[in-house]
Amino acid sequence: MQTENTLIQALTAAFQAQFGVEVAPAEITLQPTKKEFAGHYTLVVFPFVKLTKKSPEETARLLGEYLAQHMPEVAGFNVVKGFLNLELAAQVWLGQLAAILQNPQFGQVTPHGRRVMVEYSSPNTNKPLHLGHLRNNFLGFSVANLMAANGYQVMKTQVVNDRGIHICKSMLAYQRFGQGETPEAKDLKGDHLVGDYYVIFDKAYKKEVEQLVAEYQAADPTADPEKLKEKAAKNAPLMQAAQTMLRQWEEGDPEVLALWRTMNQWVYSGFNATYQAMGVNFDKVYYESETYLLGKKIVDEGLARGLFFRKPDGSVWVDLTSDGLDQKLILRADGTSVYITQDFGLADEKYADFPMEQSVYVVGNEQDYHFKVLKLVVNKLGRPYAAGIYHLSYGMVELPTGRMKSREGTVVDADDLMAEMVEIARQKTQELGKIEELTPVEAQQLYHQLALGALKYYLLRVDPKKNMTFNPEESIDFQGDTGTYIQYTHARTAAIGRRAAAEQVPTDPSSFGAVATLAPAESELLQWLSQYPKKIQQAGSELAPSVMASYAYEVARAYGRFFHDLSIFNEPDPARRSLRVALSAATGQVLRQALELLGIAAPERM
RNA sequence: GGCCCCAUAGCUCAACGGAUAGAGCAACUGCCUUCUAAGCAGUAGGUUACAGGUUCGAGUCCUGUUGGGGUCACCA
Repeated sequence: MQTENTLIQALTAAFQAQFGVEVAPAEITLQPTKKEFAGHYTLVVFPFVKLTKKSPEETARLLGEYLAQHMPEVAGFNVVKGFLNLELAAQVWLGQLAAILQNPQFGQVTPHGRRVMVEYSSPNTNKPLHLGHLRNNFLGFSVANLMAANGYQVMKTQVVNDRGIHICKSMLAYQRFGQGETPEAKDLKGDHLVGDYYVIFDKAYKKEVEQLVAEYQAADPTADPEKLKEKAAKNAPLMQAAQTMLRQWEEGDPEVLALWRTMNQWVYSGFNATYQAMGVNFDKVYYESETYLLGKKIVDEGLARGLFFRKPDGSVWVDLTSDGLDQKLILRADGTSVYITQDFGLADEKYADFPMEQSVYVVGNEQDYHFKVLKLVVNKLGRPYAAGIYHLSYGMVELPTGRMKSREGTVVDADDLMAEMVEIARQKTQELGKIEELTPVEAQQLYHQLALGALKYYLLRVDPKKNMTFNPEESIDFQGDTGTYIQYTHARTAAIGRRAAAEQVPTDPSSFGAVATLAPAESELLQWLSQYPKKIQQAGSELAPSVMASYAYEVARAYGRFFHDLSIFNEPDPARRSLRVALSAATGQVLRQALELLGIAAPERM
């Protein structure tokens, strides 16, 4: 990137010298030259021909000539139509290589103290995590890493949705049918146990509703079936009982609270195991049971300031029609707060805990509207954090048959999926038989790293905005454009490093400084490596792990060609041998860090 | 119905407004007595949903149409 800036500076001088025109550095962007053309960096001159008053070819030629004459870094240039392709001297690339190796933090932005909070995961405590949560967690964790690499002080949080009618449903089913079961006794993860009772509730409840509908229908055969169903859904004894339980919970009924604590504890220990397997973590956890009342103060504030209004039934609303949205309920007629009200309160709470410039919410795109409202309202309330709110909205993970539905049992469970992937990684690794020297514990760790690497990359390489399809029939690949491939490439660089250390090949810059020309595979690899700082910045500003994923893949490909085309230890020239070992080391360094930003482990051998 | 998102090779996905739209998978073909073949190289596969427009230049921006998804709950 340093080189790029130097070139841009030189280009402004070239515009001045050749055409007498001022062009600001910000207006000049260089792009890597496409493979099919000679050169390393390309300037598109079309935007400047109005200023230079020459043809695109002439403009490019004059700029190229100036650079070639005045810049020792520029070894040559060629012009194709309006494209000026610049070729850099070998010394520039060798300098880049030295810079990478001498700086273990290469590419990272020095800390500047600005703060960002990243909220992700945010599960309900009534069922285990599924594939959608995996996408969420991997995204959130990676975004947090990317922000840290961009110099931010990062606070990772999750908001646990631990109260509400859904929890009461599980509790009720357990109370009725549980017979004192525990996760330990049943040898089942707590979150799965509680989830099972949620399903049991749902089944029993459905049966009740059907029965009621039949009764209603018998009593009044002419009634609208839809209306009857609605009525039955409300009146079913199980639903009534769940509502009652929710009220008891809010009133602090000791028995209900005790059951609630016990079952939530089961869920948390289950979640913790899942988070550990996923390799994600949090700096602070917010529990909705502790924050859900906070929003009420804000309701009062909004009413006092005339931003909200009260309807005759006592409910409180905010009118957003002038912003192109609807009227939105803020407080129920019975005085209880709704989802968004809790989020107002929580937003204040978060800012009080950690005054941040940016606040990223990693939440599915079905809540786009919710976050639009949230941001709008806190902005109207004049909150300092309002402008920094960013909803990182991601699409659903769908099955070939459509959306996952817990009611239909088509949910892909996170624990199951990870376990399956580990098993496939184990089989595959043992078939290849390259890791005999690993202990059983190390081998098991490797299978896990490979499984999670494949899974994470699979979910992160896609643009978050888009819905994606997951086909359980076809297992996630370990070949081609995959996390495995990048891990494999890293392991290869590590193997080179081990042998180089054994043979005591020097790799300090002076050992390869005498190399005068670079092979294409060498300079192409170096060019990719030198892009790393720019990619970190891009991925950070776009909050896009996919940028880092495809970058890592490109580096791995460039190394694959390099590794295949050129021999390292059979190279007779010691300087060139050192260069290639150094290139391997630099590649390993960049890949390891890029993978780390994605939350993917980089094994030393596989 | 209003609003939001999406549509690119058989499949899964890429492509700061820039050159002949790229990868992987699947199919076919080569390459392991030499550093990790989970690799490398090649063949084949495209009217970028459709119609207009803006621009020196459009998969990308604008308008419309079609198709898919989401959302518009006193659920969270």
